Amino acid sequence: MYALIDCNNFYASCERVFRPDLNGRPIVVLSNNDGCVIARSNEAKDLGIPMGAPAFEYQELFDKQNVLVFSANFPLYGDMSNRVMAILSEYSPEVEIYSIDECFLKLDGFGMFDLWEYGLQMRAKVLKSTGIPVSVGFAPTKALAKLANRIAKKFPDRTKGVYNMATSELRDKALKWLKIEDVWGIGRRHALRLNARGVKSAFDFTQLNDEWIKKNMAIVGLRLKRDLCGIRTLDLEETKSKKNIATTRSFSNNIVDFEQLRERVSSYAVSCSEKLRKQKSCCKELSIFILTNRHRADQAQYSRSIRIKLPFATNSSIEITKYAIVALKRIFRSGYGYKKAGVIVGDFVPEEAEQLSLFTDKNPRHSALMHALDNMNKKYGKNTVRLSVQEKRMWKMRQEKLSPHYTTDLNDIITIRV
DNA sequence: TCTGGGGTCCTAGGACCC
DNA sequence: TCTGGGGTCCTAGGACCC
Repeated sequence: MYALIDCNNFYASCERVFRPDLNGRPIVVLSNNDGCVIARSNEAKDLGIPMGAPAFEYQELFDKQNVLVFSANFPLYGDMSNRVMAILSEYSPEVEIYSIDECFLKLDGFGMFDLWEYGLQMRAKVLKSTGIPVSVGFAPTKALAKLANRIAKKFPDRTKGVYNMATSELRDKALKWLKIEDVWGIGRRHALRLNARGVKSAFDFTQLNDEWIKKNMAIVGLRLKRDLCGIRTLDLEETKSKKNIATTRSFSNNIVDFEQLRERVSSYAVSCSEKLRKQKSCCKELSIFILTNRHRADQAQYSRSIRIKLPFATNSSIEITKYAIVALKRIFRSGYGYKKAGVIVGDFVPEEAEQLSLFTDKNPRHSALMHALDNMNKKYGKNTVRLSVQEKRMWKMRQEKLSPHYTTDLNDIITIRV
């Protein structure tokens, strides 16, 4: 069996942990730049605020309904996630942390356990230790565990937040209940195509013939079908080392100017380099992309990306920025208003396994320099020391409703009046 | 006026090689 | 008039996830 444990309305719940006065009130959390809604409390969902809603379109509703709005506070959510995952990892030796708010447990050899009771224990422990409510679903495969979790979340009164899909009768009943567009792995495009073919439920999907699925949804669709039929196909992913690291941002205004775009891209390259050094890796390739505002049909559109191989593995901000600018020059076209850009590094090798190369101009002194730079920025604050090609004044994200970093910054720890 | 960021995997088509 | 087969690498894009 597998379990899927999922934090309810995770970001909204994190905000609530330190603000119990917000219980029962509608809360939304916004993306970077306070752009769109990325998390909602149940009360906010009941007001009809959809996931991904642009904040400016819903401002009026927020005001009228007294919706509490928060800017995304990722240091807080990341820290709370670590706490939740640490607790859940005690419930099975085989764990896959699937996302910031979800994890799979593999429960082979748990046949003697009353899983529903086991789930209730997890739930209670996480709630008591962190203040975060979770839902738990048990089933024979991962795709079905996702479904079981959905049932637990949808019917909290009947399930107490824990559902065990123990028999094939329960499985078929659940598959018939689940709408095709809500199946894990079926996105908007496939849902449309399937609906047009009369496939309305997950059960209908499991009745399709393999050839059609292979042709229209490739191998991914076939795997999903098997998993939904109860045949173990998707297994726990190994504790995955990342294959890519990205820093990408939308700009609040269009950028026309090459120099301005270069400043931004340089900052993103430096940020990727810092992330690389943090996980003690070097990269051997680098991609960058730039694109115009796709929401503006009246403006000329252009989007392009490029990937380049580096002559040696590196995590030096100086080297990575240098190549990012080389790449940018190759895809930049003047005459467009750019809205977004990003740097992605990949093809990693461990820092200590760096290949020494005779014929490249890798500077061996960079690693000491980067070390010093990281230390200064750690001590005196982010971006205290930076490359001259980066922005003169760091461009600030819009974060008008940011909550304190309750658990990751000593200055933000809550005070309790006695 | 304002519309996120960070990931994964898969496939198609062109260039190029032998 | 008729014009191969098999492979790799790269770019771009599609589709999905949270």
